[in-house]
Amino acid sequence: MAPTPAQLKVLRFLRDHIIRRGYPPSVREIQHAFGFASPNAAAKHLHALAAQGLLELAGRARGIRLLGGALPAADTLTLPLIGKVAAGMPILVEAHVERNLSLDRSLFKPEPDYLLRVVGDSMIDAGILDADLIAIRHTPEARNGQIVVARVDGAVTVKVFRRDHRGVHLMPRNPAYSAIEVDATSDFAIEGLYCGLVRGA
Amino acid sequence: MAPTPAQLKVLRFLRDHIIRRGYPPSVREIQHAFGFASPNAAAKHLHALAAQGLLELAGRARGIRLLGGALPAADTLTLPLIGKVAAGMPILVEAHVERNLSLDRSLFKPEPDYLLRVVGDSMIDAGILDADLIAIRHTPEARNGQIVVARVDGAVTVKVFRRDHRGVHLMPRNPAYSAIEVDATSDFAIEGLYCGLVRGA
DNA sequence: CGGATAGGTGTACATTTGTACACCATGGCA
DNA sequence: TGCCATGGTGTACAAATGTACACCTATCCG
Repeated sequence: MAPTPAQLKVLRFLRDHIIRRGYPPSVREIQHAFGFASPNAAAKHLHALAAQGLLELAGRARGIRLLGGALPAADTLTLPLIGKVAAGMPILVEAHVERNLSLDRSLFKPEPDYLLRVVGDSMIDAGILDADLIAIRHTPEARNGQIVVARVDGAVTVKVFRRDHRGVHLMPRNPAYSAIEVDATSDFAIEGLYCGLVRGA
Repeated sequence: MAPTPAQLKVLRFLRDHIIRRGYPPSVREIQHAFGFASPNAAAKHLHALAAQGLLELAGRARGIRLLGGALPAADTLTLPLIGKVAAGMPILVEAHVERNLSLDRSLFKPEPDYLLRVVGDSMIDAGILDADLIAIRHTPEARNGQIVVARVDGAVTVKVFRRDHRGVHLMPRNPAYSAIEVDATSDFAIEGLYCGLVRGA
């Protein structure tokens, strides 16, 4: 399913606009650039291009992101490295960002949203050591056996997730530690899913 | 008139957002990323940065354009991932390259030259598991206690390097394995130095 | 002391913006 | 002939968005 000539013209306009202005055009700006009488004409072209995987639409103002045969180095992720997380605050906040690291997009699956520095050796049998950086996908859902970042009573921890009829258990992978049992009185939330790790020597 | 630390943090956030999402953030997205209670706090930072010539504001939705020392590509290495190494051949040849991966330059120290896929679990107590990718600096020198990639009689192996008055010992980090003793009759060479590892989940 | 500057709160408002819905025209194709 | 994708018109609306105004706090400095 290749882009039609009309769609290609829109794609070139997008690339041009982003290079020259620094931000994507709005739907109506595309409309006027091409002389359309309706914003819908431009919107349809955008959605057609999105359906072909040539760009992503965020649904927000100017939420256009070119992919693949497009603008910048497309195959690297830029992930924020989260440092100390203040109790009660969501993890994904600029205030926590220590630095940003570039990593190949194809490295982790699913695609992670941030990196977290591991503290402690409770996951040592999973090959996750103290001071390792783990790549985390921000999501509140997990299946049994997956490694998750969870928040229990304000503290952030990395454990194997397990849920059964008695409740949620956060299992370490180190015989020296015991499981965290989450009961109804605990403030509990899954922060994200483990996608892989990076370790500098 | 140099940007203040707070303004620098905003600038880094902008650059990062543009790289990762493909379009600039809105004023309110900046506000929420930093935990401000008012969109005005973010807007003021933007206008302060604009007054310093570090960016341009178009007055439209996400109308932020970085100037000068802003957008450029992150500092990334492109490392070849070495697949199966044929006996007798040097590691660093084109024929062995499976693919190339981009990784942040600041991640590993010293700077590695290639990636190697680990086979086996002889280094499990060092947190190096089967199928991990390890970053290797190509060098023939090593000090005691360092993790090295070595070639013994044609076979490539990852072990802890130790040299004493009796000769060279290649120590596993797994009690189930025993050390490789290198004597004068062996064909032995240090291929490189372990710099870190990457693991996809 | 007094004043300027950086950084921030709180509220309000006119535009901008993405999208939804209904409808029309053309051309390829089975 | 009927069908469907492409490309387009016209209208409407809730949400997102930049900005203006008033006011607060702390720090630095002459």
